[in-house]
Amino acid sequence: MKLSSIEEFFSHAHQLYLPAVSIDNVIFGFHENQLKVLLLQLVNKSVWALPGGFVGKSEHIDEAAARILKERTGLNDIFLQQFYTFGQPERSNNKILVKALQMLNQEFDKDHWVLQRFVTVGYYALVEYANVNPHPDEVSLACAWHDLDKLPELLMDHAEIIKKALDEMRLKLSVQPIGYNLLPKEFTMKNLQSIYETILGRKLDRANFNRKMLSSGILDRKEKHYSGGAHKAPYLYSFNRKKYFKALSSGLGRGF
Amino acid sequence: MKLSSIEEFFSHAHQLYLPAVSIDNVIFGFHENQLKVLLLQLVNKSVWALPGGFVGKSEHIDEAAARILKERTGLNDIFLQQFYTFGQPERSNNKILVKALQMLNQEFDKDHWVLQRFVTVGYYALVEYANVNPHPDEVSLACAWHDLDKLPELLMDHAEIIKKALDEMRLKLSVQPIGYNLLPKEFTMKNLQSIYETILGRKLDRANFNRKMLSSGILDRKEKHYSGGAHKAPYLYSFNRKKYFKALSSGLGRGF
DNA sequence: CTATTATTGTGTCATACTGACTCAATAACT
DNA sequence: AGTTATTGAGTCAGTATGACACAATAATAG
Repeated sequence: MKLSSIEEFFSHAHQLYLPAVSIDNVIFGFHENQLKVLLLQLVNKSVWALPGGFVGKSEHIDEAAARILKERTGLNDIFLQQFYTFGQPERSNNKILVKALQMLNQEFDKDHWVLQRFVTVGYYALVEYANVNPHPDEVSLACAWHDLDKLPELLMDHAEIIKKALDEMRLKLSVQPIGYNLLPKEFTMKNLQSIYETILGRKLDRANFNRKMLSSGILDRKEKHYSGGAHKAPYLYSFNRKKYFKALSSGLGRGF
Repeated sequence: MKLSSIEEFFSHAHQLYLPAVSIDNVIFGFHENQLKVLLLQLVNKSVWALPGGFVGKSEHIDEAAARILKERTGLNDIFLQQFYTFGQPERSNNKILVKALQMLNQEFDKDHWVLQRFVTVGYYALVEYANVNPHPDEVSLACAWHDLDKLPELLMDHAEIIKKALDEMRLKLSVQPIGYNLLPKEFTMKNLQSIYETILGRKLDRANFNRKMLSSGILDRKEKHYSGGAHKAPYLYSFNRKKYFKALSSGLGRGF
């Protein structure tokens, strides 16, 4: 059943979705060497929220997260990582949410299904900024990237969820390779280093970064060189798909 | 409200607990250098299950996990680590569970609240074997420790949950200290090494283990020596509470 | 066409950590 | 008093890491 209107969602949600369980996706993207996060603007205007959703009654929570990611960004086959589940009792049914829902539906019931307490499962994803065409869902005003250090006011505990996602991603960075969804097919070592520096929030030594990445074996060096910039032309690299995904599961070296 | 009977539980559970969300605790304990896991025997006899439970409508999921741990083991103030959330759609309402519930309650309804689909949040704990006095709850026949390599038939996806808990615990071992709940106040380096070897499932070099643990700074060496065994008397150590818990949050070295 | 300049690829070196091994000290037992 | 197994400490080669050096080079300026 396709929900084509807000009214239909409000009247049928309890039949289609699991109660008490929700998903929140923290979708990171890059732009101008800054880490961005995708947020939706509530109808109250001043408050933003993570792109989240509910779990179909016969749907795997991982599938629900992927579906929600696709609904918001149009992206498929992205590595979505479950990172934590948030279960404070007071995290739902707050004033801002109630206000937003009332603005969407005049006949909104204060005991409505969506205002019950939800435990939310957090997932994060890293996507290539250029590949994403953010479009808001039916219940939001806008969908836009925000700098991590200039976040707007956020709904409920969403600031905490973003912080935890970032912490977990930094931890995983030492074990898992990163960048597959963030870079074009061919890229320079400097591009890759920028991503690591942005995620980690600190500068890395260029020479040591080179050595480490090359020894990990997940990169293939091309014969071509990058041209266009001034100064010496760097090599171009691509990810070795096979080794990259092997490293995703079995782990890399000891990290940074 | 205290549920004093099975009938009360079946008739009031839906009023007291969140729907669709459950907790499963993987409680590891030591005995004779073997890692054990605490399991409950269903009334069907041949099948065992993790000590799990439900989340009170106004209860934090972490509190629910701690309450369930206490109900099963009598233990307080144990470091409980959330490690993963399991959300396959087919994980609930299986034949074995239905049978068990029917045996407990003749008038059991096939559409009962407890047979809805549940997403379960996994926690693990490490406890001192001797401190635990396992006692089964009202709906189980027995509560007992099982060797990890000789597990009985398990309910639903509980085997997968245990495997994931062990994997995550091994990963965390390189970042977090371990053993606080597993050893008496004073212990020998060999005691501690046994724990690491048991959890990791492989032997470690004695001299190198010594060096690493001492350099981490979380141990205080006592003047006393252990006496009782044959041969040279080893030093006794205790955990430095302050440094231990600091290391729990900020991390140790690079691990094993 | 040549010099300048910033960037890149590679090399070096001191330091720290790891795994494997050695060896003297020692406490209980014979 | 000698035997024996275990402990605490030390050595050493191999490896990874952080900091730095330097020549090669592609675009630009003159």
